Amino acid sequence: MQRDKKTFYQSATPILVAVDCIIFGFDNEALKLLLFKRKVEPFKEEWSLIGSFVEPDEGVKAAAGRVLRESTGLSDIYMEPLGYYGSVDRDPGDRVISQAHFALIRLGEEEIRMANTHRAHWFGLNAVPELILDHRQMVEDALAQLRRKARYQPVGFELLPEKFTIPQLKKLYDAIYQRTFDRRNFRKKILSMNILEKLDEKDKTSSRKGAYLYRFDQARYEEMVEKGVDFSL
Amino acid sequence: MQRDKKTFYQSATPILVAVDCIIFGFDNEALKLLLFKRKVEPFKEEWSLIGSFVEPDEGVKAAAGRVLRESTGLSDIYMEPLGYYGSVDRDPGDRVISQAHFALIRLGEEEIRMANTHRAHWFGLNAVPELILDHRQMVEDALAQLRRKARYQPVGFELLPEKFTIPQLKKLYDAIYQRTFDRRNFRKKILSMNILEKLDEKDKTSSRKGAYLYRFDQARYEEMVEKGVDFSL
DNA sequence: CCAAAAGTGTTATCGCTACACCCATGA
DNA sequence: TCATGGGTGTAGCGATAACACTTTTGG
Repeated sequence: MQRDKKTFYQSATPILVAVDCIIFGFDNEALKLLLFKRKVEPFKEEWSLIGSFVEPDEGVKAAAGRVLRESTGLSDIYMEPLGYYGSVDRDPGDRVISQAHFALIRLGEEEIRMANTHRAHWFGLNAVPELILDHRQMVEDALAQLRRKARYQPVGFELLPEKFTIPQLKKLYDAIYQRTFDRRNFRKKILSMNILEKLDEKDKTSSRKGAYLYRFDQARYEEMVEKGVDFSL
Repeated sequence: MQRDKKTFYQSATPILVAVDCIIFGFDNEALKLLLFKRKVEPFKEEWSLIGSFVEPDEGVKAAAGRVLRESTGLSDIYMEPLGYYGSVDRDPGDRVISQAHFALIRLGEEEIRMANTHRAHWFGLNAVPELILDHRQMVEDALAQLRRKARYQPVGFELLPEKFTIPQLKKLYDAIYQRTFDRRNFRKKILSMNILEKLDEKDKTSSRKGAYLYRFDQARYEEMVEKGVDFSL
């Protein structure tokens, strides 16, 4: 499919391009990072982010989507590009330019069990093992971006199930920013944004009284963005 | 140099990788964008961002630096990665993944004249001509990033000469955000950040009274970042 | 002496922070 | 009935926004 295009750019040299995914999850307590035992040399059997080379007839974004699908079994995961890692010597296996992406996953019991079967494991952020190449750097950059991003966009919701409680959401933000927000102020701020829809159900798994479940209101959020919202906590 | 590494990743297919630069400048009135008449087919002679292929023994960032140097003659330009543009069919000349970067330049008379000689031209943001490929999209994304970034980092200073006045700085922010900030509040906010060093000189080019010149205090800014600053206007 | 831009101060309002009490419920 | 987490209200403070007057100086 590419062949008939090769009339231009003859003098340029192609380079291997990979996508790597920093996959975060939240288990109601802490942020987790999904890592894999690498299957190929060099660094076979060491802990690594999941990645793949970009195919010639595949968009970069599509490649990242494919990697996520293949590694988690899930197909509509929130994902966004993080940046390139492009030094000449970053991979001793060859000159490879990596496009890092970060992804956010709603963690249920199944996801955790599933992952732990195939050479994959969810690590708490304070227990991340040594990683190959510049993957440690990628993880740090992804975390920084998640924090930055969560300030002005409701990305956090991607880490929660469809229905969630305010205390649950607060715990997530506590985990992301490694601090403890004030219950009352957090609630006030979040509700004042008008992007949550209160449901009639309660979740009683974590208290006798039960907490109301909410749903993220995508439509209302888009409206807000139009008008220019400030989303900082 | 690469040959002896090629023991791994045999099955992967290399792809052409380019860097493209969105170069902004400020002429004390409006934000300008530097564009070039393309020298190669396809789309020869059409307006385009400046770019180049990444060489096999060259880091991606280095490639962007080289492009900036070659196209402007300047070597320490502020530049940061914007993102990749990686769809399969974005360039009819071949499958090319582009790494977009945006750069900020201090515009003096010379820069403007210089540019206008070699097939290059500074365009006002409202007068940008039709661009090849997805370059229009890149420009829009870069502008969005500039606005986002200028909120929490003093990136605007890169667009001004070393010594500048507060009214000048305000004009720049007016241009970036396409609105008119209040003179007094702007001054108060900027000065309260403590990142400007007041000089004894005045600039009299734009008023009889003259405005004090200031210098950006990099060191003090770094301190602020440590403590976690809010930089929003 | 006047036009034109630079510089300064005050007030009202809004949003954030800190903080204490009541509520619902299962054991 | 009590322990536990969920839900609500308020007062103080700091930051922002709106706004008007004085200063300087070349012509």
